[in-house]
Amino acid sequence: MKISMAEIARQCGVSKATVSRALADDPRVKPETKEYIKEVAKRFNYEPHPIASNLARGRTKTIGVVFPAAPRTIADPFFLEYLNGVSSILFEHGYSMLLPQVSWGEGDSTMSQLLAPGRVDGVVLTEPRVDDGRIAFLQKNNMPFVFLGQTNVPGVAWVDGDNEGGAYLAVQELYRLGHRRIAMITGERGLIAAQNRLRGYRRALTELGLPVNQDLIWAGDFTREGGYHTVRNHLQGGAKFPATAIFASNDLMAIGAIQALHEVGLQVPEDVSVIGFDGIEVGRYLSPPLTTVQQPINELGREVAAVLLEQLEKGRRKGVRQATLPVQLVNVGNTAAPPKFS
Amino acid sequence: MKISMAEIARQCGVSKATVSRALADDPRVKPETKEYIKEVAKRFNYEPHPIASNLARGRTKTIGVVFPAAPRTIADPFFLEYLNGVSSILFEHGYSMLLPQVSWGEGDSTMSQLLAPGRVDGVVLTEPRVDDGRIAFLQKNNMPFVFLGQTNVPGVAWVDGDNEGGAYLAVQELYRLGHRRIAMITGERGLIAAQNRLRGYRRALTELGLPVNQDLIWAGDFTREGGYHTVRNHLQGGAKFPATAIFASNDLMAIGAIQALHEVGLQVPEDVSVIGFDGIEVGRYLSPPLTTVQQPINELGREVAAVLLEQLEKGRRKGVRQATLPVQLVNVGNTAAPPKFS
DNA sequence: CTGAAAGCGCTAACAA
DNA sequence: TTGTTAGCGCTTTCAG
Repeated sequence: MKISMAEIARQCGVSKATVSRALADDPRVKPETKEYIKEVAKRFNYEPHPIASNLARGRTKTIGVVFPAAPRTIADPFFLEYLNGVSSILFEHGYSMLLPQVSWGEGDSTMSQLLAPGRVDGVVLTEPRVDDGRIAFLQKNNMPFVFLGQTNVPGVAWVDGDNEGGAYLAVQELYRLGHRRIAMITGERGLIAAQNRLRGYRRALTELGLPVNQDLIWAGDFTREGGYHTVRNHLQGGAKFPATAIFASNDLMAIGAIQALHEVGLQVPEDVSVIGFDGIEVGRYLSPPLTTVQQPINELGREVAAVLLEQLEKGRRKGVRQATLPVQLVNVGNTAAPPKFS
Repeated sequence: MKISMAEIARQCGVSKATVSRALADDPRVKPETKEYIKEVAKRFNYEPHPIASNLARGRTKTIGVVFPAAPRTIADPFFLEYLNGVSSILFEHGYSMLLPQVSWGEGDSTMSQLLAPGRVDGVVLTEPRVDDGRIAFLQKNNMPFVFLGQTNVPGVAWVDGDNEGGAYLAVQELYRLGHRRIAMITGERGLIAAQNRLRGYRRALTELGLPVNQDLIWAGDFTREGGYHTVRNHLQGGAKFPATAIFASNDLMAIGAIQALHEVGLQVPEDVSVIGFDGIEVGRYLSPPLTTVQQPINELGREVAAVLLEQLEKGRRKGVRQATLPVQLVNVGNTAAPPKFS
């Protein structure tokens, strides 16, 4: 096997303890001794065995990253950009990521199975639901965690984009362009983010003096397929499309919606305007680029990781923090005045 | 802390060893005893501490997954779909994934730092280069590994799509449509996959009796930005665009190329045809959908993982396997006859 | 400033 | 079939 600390200790004529301290830069080791030990370690190309080290101090230097549940996948563009942010901060601090196979809904076991005993020091979760059962579970196990997404349970750390404000912005913009029949495709029911975006939509309509028409609130699930099918359903039967604009709760659904519109010969934005939410990179590849409410996705990931590390380092419950990051409307590819105005 | 094996042992009135065996379904434990121990463990909600277990047996049940080097990122769509495949197989077999912060080129240290001492049981790598230094490094450390992508070092396990064949297909198709000036955007120099795709391009041209024109071979780097800039460069100065069709070595570059063409008012496929490579999901979101050489991306990931696990289970060097998976041309959104033919 | 010794929680000979 | 005894490789009191 590899060389061990005991071996280094013998080479240096000191005890394992001293080697351990020297390598950890413990100030209680005489500088020269420390110098010497480090040099020998380098010469032997020695590095402490992390598993053993972690076992001894009861930590792992690993963070579990839970990804969105079906029907979303790990390959969801939003999740990936976010993951990028999370990983960069984690790695800067010497942590690794563990991506467990967790599908919520199969009972706590799935989660405990991978996260419970000494696998990870903390957990990063996404998409809190209303009264999310995972919260109690993690708290019970005394496991530090942070959500990407506002929770409705107090005392929980989370980081989120301004969902309500973003939706509000989007509707305002569509109104400004002259739209009066603005449909909304919602996110998966039960997710707090979906609810907040819906709230923003409602509030904007109300403030603008428009009726909140249930027939224009369409159920989606945050997937492209969901956006596609929802719009297809409302295109059935040859009736006139009931809206001049669509606000989709995320970009993937906006993309699906646009596909569905194209398939029946409706042009975007000439016939129907579409605004998404998130600002995933893929949206910029489209022609025209997707109009969307841009979240600072990468930054959200970095912030989530930072908040978790704060908890780990400043000792539990000390750094429990909540943060809402601003969003903004970008691009103008898929919006225009409604047909009757042009 | 959590309950330990010693505790369970005491509760059952047996030794830790027996508990350990019972939980591992060792046949040398009397059925009733085993039954009883398992029951008690369940009652106490006990699960063995994996770190300790791993330390004791000198393994980790974790696989390191190295992702592509800069300028590609962990959020590269191809990589993520592939990762999805890898993870599904790994998890089925009880392994976790460790995504280390490795950037090749900073010396072996970056890699050894995270993979060397008891961190992982095996490693999955992507994008082998010509004479990839990582191979010798891993072999020296006696670490099982598999590459996503053919290597030019014999005796190394790898799984790959048919790069040369796919490129060949793409060029054939463009020729069939009437194109004679077919440009190619290459992948990052030094990557074997990039070379093989280039070889397929060359072979197709040669067999078709077309000259291999160096001016039509443009250097790319597998990123969208790379594809974009390469095409922009060839659009400088108002001269006529030198090709009627572009074969991009991957989809991301194809997407970038299309953007660049659009920016100067060239239509795809009316003015220029474009074919990509990979078949990432994002390509299907475009309108029209990206024409591409479809690789079985998810399957590649599953296969890579399977090959590695074979090595781990059948004992080293026993299951070293190499596999090339078939690819196929899909979609027809971005190809058409060249302008002069229509 | 340094060393001895006791674990961290589990596994694996080796005995019994 | 079960228990005893050493570790796995490192950290960390507690003495000195």
